Amino acid sequence: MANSRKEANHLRNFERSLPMELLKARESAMARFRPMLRDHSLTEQQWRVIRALAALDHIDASELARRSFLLAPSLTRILQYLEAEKLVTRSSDVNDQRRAVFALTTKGKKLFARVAPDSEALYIEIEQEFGADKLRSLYELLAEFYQTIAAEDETTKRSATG
Amino acid sequence: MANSRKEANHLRNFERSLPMELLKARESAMARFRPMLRDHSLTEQQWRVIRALAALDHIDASELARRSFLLAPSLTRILQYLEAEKLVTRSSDVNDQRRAVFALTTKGKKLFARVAPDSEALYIEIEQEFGADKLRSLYELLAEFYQTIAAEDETTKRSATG
DNA sequence: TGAATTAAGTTAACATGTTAAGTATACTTC
DNA sequence: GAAGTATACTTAACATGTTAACTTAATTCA
Repeated sequence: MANSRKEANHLRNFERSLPMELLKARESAMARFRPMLRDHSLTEQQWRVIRALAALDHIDASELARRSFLLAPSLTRILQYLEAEKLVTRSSDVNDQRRAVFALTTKGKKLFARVAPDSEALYIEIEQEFGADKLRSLYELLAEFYQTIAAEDETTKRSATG
Repeated sequence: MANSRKEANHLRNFERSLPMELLKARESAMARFRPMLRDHSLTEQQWRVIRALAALDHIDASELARRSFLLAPSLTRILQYLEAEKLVTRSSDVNDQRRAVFALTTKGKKLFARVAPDSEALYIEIEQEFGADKLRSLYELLAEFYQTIAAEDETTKRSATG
């Protein structure tokens, strides 16, 4: 009896996986942001890159990948597009010819200045609807989660060091 | 002074957007699941479809899309692949010829039976590392979040009704 | 210093995400 | 009961995700 009850729990968790719950939460937020970004002819990922560039002025691709949380192949394609649109310029690091360094053009900065307020407005809307306190709790739990899980993953991969 | 302090806060939130934090958390979990799924030659999304089919036996595409949280075009392609691999069969609803109904084949059920324990093992691992209590809190916050945000979105789109 | 190794990006190939348009079937309403 | 509308997919087109292979530049070390 206790056994069948346990198994029922098992199946419940099984159909509602954590990755999917995280995805649903993310999608409910993105459903707000996407139409706004679309009005500016930007994808979510293009906007993440522009936002990172707006914050740092000059960044190499590796740092850009970390800050925009994009894999290298995606970033390569996005930067090629942004270059073609003259939103971004590319140069190469004098001290390390392997590194590509990027910066926003004037056009890119203007675009950022137009999009940023719209983005902020939606952000504040969400904060008000969900509650600032809960939002902070969520941020904290998420940070704790990926610090724990990603870090443990590292440990698993290499075996712990002292 | 107070003004510049507020703006600093503003920018901090701006670079660490909620969608990206949700994505990071999700990725830290998926980094565990993906290699396991790869060993079974499955993508995350294919596994979500198979899992939904294992739970319900016969499902039409619409219900499958809801349960696997996939958009229709993605689901169409995935089902075509799963059919080609003979993991899934397609039939059409007698009462509504528009509807396509799917079910796991014996091969599909066997695959599910092989993958499920591996998936569960990883799930339990994560639960132990992060803590069952925190995990429950996270689930609750996520559910509250998307219920609030997705529901409000609906309201925004159509304007509230009595 | 020169071969081996590592690091930074890019390219390739295939799967999925996203929006819009298309097709066939069911439903509604006059 | 035929025109108009809505529903359930499917297709198309382009962007991104994911893994692996490739290219070039830096680093290591025998």
